[in-house]
Amino acid sequence: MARVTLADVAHAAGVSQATASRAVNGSNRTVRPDLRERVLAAASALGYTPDANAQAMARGRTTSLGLVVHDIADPFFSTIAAGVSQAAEEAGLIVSLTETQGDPRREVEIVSLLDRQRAMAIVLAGTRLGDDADDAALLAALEAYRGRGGQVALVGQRLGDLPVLAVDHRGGAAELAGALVDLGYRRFAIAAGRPRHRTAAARVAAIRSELAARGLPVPDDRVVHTDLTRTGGRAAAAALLALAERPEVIMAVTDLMAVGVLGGIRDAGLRAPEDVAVTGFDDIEIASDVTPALTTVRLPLREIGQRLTALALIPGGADALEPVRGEVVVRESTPAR
Amino acid sequence: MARVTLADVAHAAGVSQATASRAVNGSNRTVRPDLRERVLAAASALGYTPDANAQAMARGRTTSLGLVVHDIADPFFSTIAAGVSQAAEEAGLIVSLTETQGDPRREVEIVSLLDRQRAMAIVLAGTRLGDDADDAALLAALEAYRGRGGQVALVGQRLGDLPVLAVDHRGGAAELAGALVDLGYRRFAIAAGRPRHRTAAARVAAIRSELAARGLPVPDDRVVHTDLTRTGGRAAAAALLALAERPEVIMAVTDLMAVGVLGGIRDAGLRAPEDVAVTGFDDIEIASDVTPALTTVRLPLREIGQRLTALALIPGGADALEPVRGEVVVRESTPAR
DNA sequence: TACGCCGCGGAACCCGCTTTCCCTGAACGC
DNA sequence: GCGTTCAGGGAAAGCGGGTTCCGCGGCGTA
Repeated sequence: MARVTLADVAHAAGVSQATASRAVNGSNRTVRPDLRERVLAAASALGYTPDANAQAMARGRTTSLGLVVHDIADPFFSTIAAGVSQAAEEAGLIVSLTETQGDPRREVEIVSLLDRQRAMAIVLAGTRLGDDADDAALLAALEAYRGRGGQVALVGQRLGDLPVLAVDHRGGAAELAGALVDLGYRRFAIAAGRPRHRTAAARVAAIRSELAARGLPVPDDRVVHTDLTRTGGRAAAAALLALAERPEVIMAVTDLMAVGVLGGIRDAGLRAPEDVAVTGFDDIEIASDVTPALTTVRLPLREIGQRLTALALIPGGADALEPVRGEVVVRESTPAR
Repeated sequence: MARVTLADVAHAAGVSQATASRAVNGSNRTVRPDLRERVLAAASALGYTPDANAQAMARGRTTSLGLVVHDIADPFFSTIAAGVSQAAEEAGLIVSLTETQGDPRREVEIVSLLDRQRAMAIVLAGTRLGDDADDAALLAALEAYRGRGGQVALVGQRLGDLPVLAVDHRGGAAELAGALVDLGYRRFAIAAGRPRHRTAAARVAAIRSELAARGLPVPDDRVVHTDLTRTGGRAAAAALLALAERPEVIMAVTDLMAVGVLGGIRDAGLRAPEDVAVTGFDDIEIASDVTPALTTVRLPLREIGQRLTALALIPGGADALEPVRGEVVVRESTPAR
């Protein structure tokens, strides 16, 4: 229980605390080798471990990075988190994991929590789904944090002029829609997320405009808004398959929803892709595990996490950052027809 | 950039710092209502946020909990992490996420890193896979941490007399094997993990002893040791399907491996479960997404995370803790034969 | 009226460490 | 041989808050 402090070490080594401090963590000042040895020996003999909090306070900066995700159990976020974790470790940072569970107010609370912790940077993975007021509150909290010297990076949509890692959802979505048209699909339906969800909305919009441009507009009754979950996908499929004219393909805005759609198709006694084709988005690992393997848009999630971390660690904040592009991956769930 | 401190607030409110401190965070001492109001008003006017590091130092305790997992991208761990995160949030703690990537030495480093941070508790999710020396080193680091007042909890196998949340891998594995026998399976093969992996080894041992007890011993050439990954499962399936006598069922020690086994079966031009049945373990979400849905042993992963956190937060460390039991879930991957 | 107690502000010290600033002694240059 | 750097040790001042302890005024009780 006896916490051994630097003063103890210094005393044991017969030097001043200043010298002990300089010996334990190399400062820009040098310490005579024999003294340094004595100090290090004393430190390890006493089992000294520096107190990171005290160091943080004395130095005026911490080594922790706050990561904010919706839900760490969601493979989409856990893969990004893996990238963040890896990059943070390489930078010698420890990451503080927090979950919003999709609650915009919680998001603001978390930011101020991390602010209190004096985290050196905050990485927001996962798009906001609040209204404008929520956005304003979040922006205010983040700006306050930045004002105190904190770094911020977020992914997807921009918020204020905060450093953002752009992801070209639109391009990927349009390309995917185009690929399906090329494969011979004509009657489309969309398992969309909640309209409030920015990312989902962007994907839906891109799909619809691409298809419209190709002369295949998707009527509103073929776009069902449900949660971005398996359950949501299942429900969406049920609704879409109950339409008078069965869609040839159901495009889900995320892979997780697509997995749900697959379930919904089975529920309806139909087969994928023979009766209905399916597509997802993100290319999380599950996408290639299910049968049929999902045609989707691959997003380099782990890399996004890494780049996000790097972005947060750039002092001034880089703006001219190349956006992340998705890559269409055609698998069994959308055979040519 | 101007950090506003408690002293600033006190000055603005025209009171002493002691009073400001007492007003901002209710101490056991009372502050006259009008003064408290003045202080709070000044605090919010100035945008004061307490410095968690300074508080931690002054109070001598932090509010952070260290979580150690192998790989946060692995759904097994990310689900446990979700449980930990939830429980930690309820306890007002923030979680520091760290990954070992399966490196026993890294594990020790992480423990001392979290020790430095003066995390109030460390939760080790995921079994060790080092040798005895590694275990000893880890134990030493954890004991040192405990000596300094830190709390520890780990899951699975015990280490020293550290508080451990026991998981009855053996019972679940044996029950699963028994269920398969009851379903009519006789020729078993096992996609085992690396022998060094304690949990995997325990499951394999339990399966083998249960089957032996039922007069169906599994010969060594029907037990293939590969990595606990999809790829490992795929490789194991390839090896097992190349045997002269094709197994009726391949039991993988984790769901992830089972998914790989499914892929391996397809690679071999066979069908599951018609040609070869498959089982997994853990019941991560993917287990019910794949086709055929996997027969497996359900482990309440999220709950494990929660209980682990609770265990770490019990001051003395509770030992008489009910072990977590798995529940056999029979799905399409193992039809009766 | 006098004494004691209680409620409550405030000065000061402490948490553990970094860092400035001062000071000493040795090496160096002319 | 003497002045001058300069390396490097040490005292002490913070970093931002918590908390002890002292002291003061108001109240209740003989």
